[in-house]
Amino acid sequence: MDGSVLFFQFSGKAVSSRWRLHYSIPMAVPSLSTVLTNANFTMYQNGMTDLLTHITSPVPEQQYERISPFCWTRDDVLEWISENMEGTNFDARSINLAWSLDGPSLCRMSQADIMRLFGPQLGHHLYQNLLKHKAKPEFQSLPESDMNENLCELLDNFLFGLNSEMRFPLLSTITLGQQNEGPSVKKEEFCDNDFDLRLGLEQLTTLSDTVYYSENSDSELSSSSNSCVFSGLRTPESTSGESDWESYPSNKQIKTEMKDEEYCQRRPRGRPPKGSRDHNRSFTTPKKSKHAPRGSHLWEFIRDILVHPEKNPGLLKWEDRREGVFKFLKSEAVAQMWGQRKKNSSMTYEKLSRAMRYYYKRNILERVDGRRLVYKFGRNASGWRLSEVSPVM
DNA sequence: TAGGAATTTCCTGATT
DNA sequence: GAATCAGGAAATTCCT
Repeated sequence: MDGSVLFFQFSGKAVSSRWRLHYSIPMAVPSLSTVLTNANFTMYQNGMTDLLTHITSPVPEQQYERISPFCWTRDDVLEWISENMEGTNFDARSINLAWSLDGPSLCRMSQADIMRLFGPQLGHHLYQNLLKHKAKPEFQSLPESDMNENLCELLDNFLFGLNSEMRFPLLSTITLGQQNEGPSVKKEEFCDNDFDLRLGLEQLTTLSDTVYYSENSDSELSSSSNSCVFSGLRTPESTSGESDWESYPSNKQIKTEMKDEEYCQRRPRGRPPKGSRDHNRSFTTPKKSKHAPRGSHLWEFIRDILVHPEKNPGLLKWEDRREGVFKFLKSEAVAQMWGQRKKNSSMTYEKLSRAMRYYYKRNILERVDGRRLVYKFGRNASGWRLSEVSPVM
């Protein structure tokens, strides 16, 4: 599971939990079962849903489409960019610039910012598309009064049910936004390499310090059960018309601002980069991904880009579809995307290609001699053949 | 808890 | 000379 931050967004308020579950409560309050069903569906986005999607939906809806742009992760943003790049001459290398952009940051960007980053044509298109997403009725906020203790408690119970079978902490394990106190999170759960979680918690910390919603009409929310305390989430609407992209704390800043003991004590997977073999240093570097979730190996990542041309913005192409021969068109961009997937910003094509070469031994890939950037799926690779790929409706 | 799997990182040398 | 390829070695986390 891709642990990140859970933002249930309620009229600009957020509840956070350590695992990733982004969902906006629909406007007309909803039956809780609907909320939880959808939340559950979303939560399994990297696991069972992949499987279910393949089985039940020939044209899987993009994950980000079910989520308010304010809650998009970096993956969602990249996915959205990819979807909107079709038919444009957008240079995929720009992903290098945009890879760390998450939903809240994106939403804070002005049209000019977006056009500066993506160029006038694509930038305009993206901005317009973003407005559409933001305007979706299902992403409009609930009246605050609709979000009460009971719902919070029900959510907690729901999480408790999940927790009995899976190791997901309850909202109860995280206490955020206590007045006059910083967020209190069980350390062993907090230090779990969940960078996005830290980001979310840090945001909540900062916000609970600055925009704490305990006064006046919000008191009911913020003082509700100890299970979850709502702290304010600045929405783009609440900011000035100017983009505060610059002022928004960067990931790096957030990392730097974290206290050492709040940071993860684990090393990142893989050999530490040279110059960071000193434990103190390497341990305070908030990397990153752990073991890849099942079904998300590198070769599968590559395969999925190839078999879903609509998701392939000119990064890879088939050289010989029947033989499984393919070529990297934008090798570094693919590496960046893989790094994005693994939450490893230092991924390069050189490293990626080393991992690819390991597949030769396992017959997942075969060598294609004399051709640069060209690989071929081997007999142990599955899911790439036309006969294995379900037709897209 | 040990061992294996799957990378990740670094390195050197060869090739294009 | 830069980019890429090839593969050994070491290191790490996660899974069984």
